[in-house]
Amino acid sequence: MITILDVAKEAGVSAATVSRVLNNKGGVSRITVELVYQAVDKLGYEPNIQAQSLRKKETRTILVLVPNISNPYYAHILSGVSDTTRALGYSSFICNTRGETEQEREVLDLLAKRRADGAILLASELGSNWLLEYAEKYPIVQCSEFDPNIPIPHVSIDNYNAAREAVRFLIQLGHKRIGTISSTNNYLSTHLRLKGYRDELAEAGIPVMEHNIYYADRDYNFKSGKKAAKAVLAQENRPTALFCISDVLAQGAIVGAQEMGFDVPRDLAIIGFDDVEQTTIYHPYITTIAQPCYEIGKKGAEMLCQSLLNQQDGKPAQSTSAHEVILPHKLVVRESAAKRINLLDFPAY
Amino acid sequence: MITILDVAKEAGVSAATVSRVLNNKGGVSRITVELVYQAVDKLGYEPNIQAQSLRKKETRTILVLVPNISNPYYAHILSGVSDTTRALGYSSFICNTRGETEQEREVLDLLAKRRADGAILLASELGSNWLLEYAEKYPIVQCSEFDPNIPIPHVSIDNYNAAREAVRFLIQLGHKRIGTISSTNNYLSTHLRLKGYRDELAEAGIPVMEHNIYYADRDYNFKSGKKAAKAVLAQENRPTALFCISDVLAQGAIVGAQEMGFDVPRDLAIIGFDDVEQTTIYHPYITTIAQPCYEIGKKGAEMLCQSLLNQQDGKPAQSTSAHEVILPHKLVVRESAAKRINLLDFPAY
DNA sequence: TAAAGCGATGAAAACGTTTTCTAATTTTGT
DNA sequence: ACAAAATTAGAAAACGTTTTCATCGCTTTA
Repeated sequence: MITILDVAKEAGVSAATVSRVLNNKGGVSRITVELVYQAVDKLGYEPNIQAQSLRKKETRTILVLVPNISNPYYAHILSGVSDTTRALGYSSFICNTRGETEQEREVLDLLAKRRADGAILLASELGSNWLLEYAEKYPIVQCSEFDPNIPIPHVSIDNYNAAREAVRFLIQLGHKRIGTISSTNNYLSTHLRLKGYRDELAEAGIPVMEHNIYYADRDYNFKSGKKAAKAVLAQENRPTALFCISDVLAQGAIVGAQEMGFDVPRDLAIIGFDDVEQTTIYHPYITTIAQPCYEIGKKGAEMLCQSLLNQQDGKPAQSTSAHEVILPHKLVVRESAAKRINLLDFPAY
Repeated sequence: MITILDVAKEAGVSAATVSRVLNNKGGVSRITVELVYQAVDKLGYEPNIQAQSLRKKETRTILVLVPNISNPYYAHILSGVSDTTRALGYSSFICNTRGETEQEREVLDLLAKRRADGAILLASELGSNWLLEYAEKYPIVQCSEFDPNIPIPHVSIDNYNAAREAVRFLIQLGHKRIGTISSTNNYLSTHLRLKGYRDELAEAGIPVMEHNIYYADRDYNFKSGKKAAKAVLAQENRPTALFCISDVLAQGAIVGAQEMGFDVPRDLAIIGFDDVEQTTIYHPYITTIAQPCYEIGKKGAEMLCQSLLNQQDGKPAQSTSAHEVILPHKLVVRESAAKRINLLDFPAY
């Protein structure tokens, strides 16, 4: 292995000078700089990052914890994160934690072990107070999911109002019996979307029917949506519209409804959430609330790197000062729920 | 920060002894071991990984280069890789390279900078001889894609025979005019699948019609498949079956065919490749060649870690000895191409 | 003309481990 | 009871950097 001493010897200078040149510290004469670069090129020297980190007390690496790397929603956020950290001079160490607290802790312990300078968490359930232990000591940012009772900086969307908008849209379409497919998971977003659903109905003077609320498994998938729709639609007073808390659930619900002989959106309007792939494959294309995934990741990375840079400059860390960023969502109307359906088609009206 | 010296002082021993205890080196009395552990617990000591790596000259980390983390095919291989490295005591540093050579090199340079001990590449195009530069110096394993002319250990499936099987199945179904949707990308798998298609037709005495071969863009998607199907089916002597080199292309082809008024599989049989999600959402469920993605990743990780462990024990590195592992694929017959279609329905017969 | 200032450089310390070498003590064998 | 061997543990070197401090030779200033 070529070390800085080999380079120093080749260039006829000291290691200190080589280091100064390579780190653009200045205070080195033009001619020496040239000599050093020549030696570096000639020997093909690459600095040892371990040694650098050890001495500089920083790794320029951040941890990214993602519960499920195969989920395209997370994958998009991940893209935003890794592009941005790269641009800011940091590497991102992506860790697939499967949502298991044990693995999450194990990864976060890498902060204490000094393998990384900070961490971005892509999802953590409500009530994970243990996170604070880490956030108090190290810079941490949460993307998309967070716990409002735990003061950790985060970036997300306004899930509550997004849900209200979605439901409002269904109401404006003329629907009165509106169901929802939620989940038993413990994410804040899930709770807020359900609350938004309830509140919007209430405000419109429509009573909330508990039998129109279906709770899919924690780790729901396409099949969960299908099952949910079949359960909800089999009821006497079946809903004419369904607000699903994710696109996969919506996709499943559409297929489930179709298999029962319903036409979407004529017999049943369906609206999803996320707008991440697979919404425009088969007709009806899915009407949904679009989240700015890439930007969520980007913003999160910016916040974290900013805080690291400040800390480095000796400024206050303010890691736990609960900085909150809310990015705009957007209702995108496609086919699974859209205007101009003729409600007279429904015998109930 | 708590260092090993703090622990040593607390336990009333030397740093060397603490190190010995923590690394299970033996040669330390029962009582001292106990003292050390107590001190570690009391102070909450976590060893500094940078310092360890620097001294031990190993990082216990491997690089994983993936061109597109959002692609579920890669995501599954990734799962296999990261589960396995974890089990073997290594961390995996996942890097999204977007398939850009420049980024790939930048990441692989981390090997020279000693941030990682080896690398797994999930895809690299044919003719990337520059890779050998790295493979000669560091342990590298390729998963799924590789270049047969470059002696780097790899794990893959038998793409050639898998393609032949797929086409043979279509022939057995009675099809004579069989097209394929390939791609202009430069992956070995793409070439082999096309060659398998040609050879199987030839062996069956069916002339290969060049106008029945469609080349989708390098980074094809669902829409490419749709476009491809529409182009191929618009021809005079349209094929009655289509072999697609991936499931997304097959999915697109199905929708394209349907939009043109064809029924799949009655009017057109379609077979895909990979069997990774989205093959069983809408009917017709997609008939495809299933790849053991998770196992590919697992095997690749095992090979790499094994080679690292050997190297560590001073055994020959044999990094470039072109170890090759071929895992079994499987034809899974679903609906988009299946027996018992009545060929008399086709006016051409 | 001496003092001060400045630019360029090197020696050495520091970062936090692991490992080698050596020494002290205990155990074992005869 | 004594030499040899084994066990336990510490001091110090090593890993490859960066950074502090000191030095040296110049130029500038009064």
